[in-house]
Amino acid sequence: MANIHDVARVAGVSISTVSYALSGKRSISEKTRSRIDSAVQELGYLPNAAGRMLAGARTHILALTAPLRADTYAPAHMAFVLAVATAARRFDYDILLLTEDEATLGLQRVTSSRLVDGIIVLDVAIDDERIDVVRNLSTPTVLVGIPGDPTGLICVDLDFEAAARLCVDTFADAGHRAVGLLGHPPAVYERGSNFPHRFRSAFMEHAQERGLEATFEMPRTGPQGVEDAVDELLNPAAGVTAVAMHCEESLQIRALSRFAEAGRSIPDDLSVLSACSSFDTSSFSPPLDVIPLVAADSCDSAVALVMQALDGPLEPRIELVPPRFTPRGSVAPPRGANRPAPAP
Amino acid sequence: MANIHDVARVAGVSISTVSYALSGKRSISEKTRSRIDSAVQELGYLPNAAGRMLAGARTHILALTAPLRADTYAPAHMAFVLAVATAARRFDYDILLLTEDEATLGLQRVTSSRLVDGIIVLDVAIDDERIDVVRNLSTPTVLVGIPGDPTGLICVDLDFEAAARLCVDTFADAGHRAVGLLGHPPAVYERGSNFPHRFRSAFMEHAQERGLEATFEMPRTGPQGVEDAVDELLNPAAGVTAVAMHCEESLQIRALSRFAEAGRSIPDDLSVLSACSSFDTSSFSPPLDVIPLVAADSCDSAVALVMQALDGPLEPRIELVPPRFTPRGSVAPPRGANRPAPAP
DNA sequence: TTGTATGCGTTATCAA
DNA sequence: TTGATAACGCATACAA
Repeated sequence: MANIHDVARVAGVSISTVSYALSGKRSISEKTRSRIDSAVQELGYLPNAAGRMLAGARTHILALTAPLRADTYAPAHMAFVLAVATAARRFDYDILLLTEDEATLGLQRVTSSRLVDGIIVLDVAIDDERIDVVRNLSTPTVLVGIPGDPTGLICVDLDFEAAARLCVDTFADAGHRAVGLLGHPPAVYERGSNFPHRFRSAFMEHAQERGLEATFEMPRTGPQGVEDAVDELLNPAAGVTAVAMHCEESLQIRALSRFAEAGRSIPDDLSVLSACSSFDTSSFSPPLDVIPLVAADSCDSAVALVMQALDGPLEPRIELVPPRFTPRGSVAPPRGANRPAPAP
Repeated sequence: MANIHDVARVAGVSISTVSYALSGKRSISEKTRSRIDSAVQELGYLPNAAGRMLAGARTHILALTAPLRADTYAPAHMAFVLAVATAARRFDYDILLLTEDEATLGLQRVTSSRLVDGIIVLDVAIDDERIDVVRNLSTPTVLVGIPGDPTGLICVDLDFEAAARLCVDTFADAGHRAVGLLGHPPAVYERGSNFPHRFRSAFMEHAQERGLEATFEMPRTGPQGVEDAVDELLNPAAGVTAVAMHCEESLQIRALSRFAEAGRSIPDDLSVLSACSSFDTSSFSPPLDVIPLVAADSCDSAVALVMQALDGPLEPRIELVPPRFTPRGSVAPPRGANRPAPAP
């Protein structure tokens, strides 16, 4: 494996010239640069990682702590891990994976051994054991998700409140007067992340602000959980004509089946919106309007913030990623509505 | 951050003594060792990763290339990633994650920059672009999964053939004469890994060896795919009394519903076995007998093999992990059978 | 049993 | 614009 001395020899220059030519940190004559470039090509030279780490201030490695909890939805989780890795590569950074059982110890280990330059914390729980650790670390850290107490931390997350309001507004603007929210199973609200709460509260509050009747149901775990929850939502007494689903893929699919069984065709008898979904709702039947949870949006920001923090101290902050909206025709005015309700 | 000089100074010894005391590569007097230990404690010393990489022959990092393809089942994928990371930590190794778009270039990059000591290749496809790369690499590599041409490679995988035979034997020994296999969707057999083929072939062949009628069905993708496949399997003409399911979780769950809808209670009217499943079938209704796909089994072996390969050249080989079996009462003799059929 | 000295490959400082 | 050289922190061959 060629090293910088080999390149210098072949190019007929000194190693420092090679180093500077490659880093671009000082100007090099065109002639010298091209000689170095050909030598690099010829030898297939890549800087030795250890040497670079030791001499430079950077390891070019980011730690990614991504615990896989029992109630973690694996596909979404994977999407975030991948999005972080992809974003990091754009800055010439690699990702070192820390697992659940290494959550706190692993963070201390890779930081005090100076293995990593920064940390991305995924799947942040309300009361997360990793929070106290990273708060006391001098290593730049960005959380994807918001803990119960974000004091002193840099956090990035989808703006779930805005997403919820967007749901409500979409329904209200289409003329619906009574809307439903199919949420996650109860266990998800009892522990873990706080985004389910943020979404639900904002949904209910904004529904009130828009003068809508709103019903919230959680699917129980088990065979009939979703079906029962859907039946409650569709209870004729409530008169719900639009439902937002903020739960994982398999539950949304089951809910769609139940809507069909209940004789509600979409969007004529029922408007349906898939909220903060990390999966593809275009292949559902029918394809659903969706406010997608785009992993890349949050992760790009998170990595960019870590990179900023590497260059100098960064103020604690919470960066909320604005929601997007992809219409696919699963939301329509309710039956009998002549026109959309005016915005307030 | 304390370095080895600090520890040496506090302990009143030379840095080489500290280094040897920590690595255990030469004997140290009890007195000196304890002085060093307290100094390490007091200073919270951890060896600088870059220094260790540069001076030693080892980086203590393994590359993990784990592409997430469209037809990848994310939960299983995650389980393998985690299992590799956990196994690596036992050898004081960390995992560097290489993503799909970095598949080949990333491998070249991390090896020629000497960032990693070895490579674990996950989710190996029959015709995998990474194969040619790792074959030409001097970096120790172990594949989890078996490519079309495993020449010159070190591979680890569950013994899917043995698992299939175990299914057949379980059914045959219980007295069943006609058995079914619910496989993956067609797309899975058309591209990607070869384990679905290995399982199916062995299942069909061994059924013949045991004198059983065997029916194979693939669920089409789409709303009624699984249901149709199940209906085919349960076609009265075939007289199938036992079904093995070798497909992902959601499909197995839907199949269970369909069995119920068809009026087949488990195990009285139908014996069911979940084969090579990476998920928990104990919470299914009913809980299913399972031949689990234990990620840790394969990944522990894979990591151990890489570690061996680090110490010296290792012969190419295919290491097959024997299947396990967890009975839960979902397999029983067929209705009307007086006793299990004798083994041949 | 312990200490000294060298080298690992790079970056960065200083000098030219 | 370029070159010589001193760190960086550790492991290890060699000396004692």
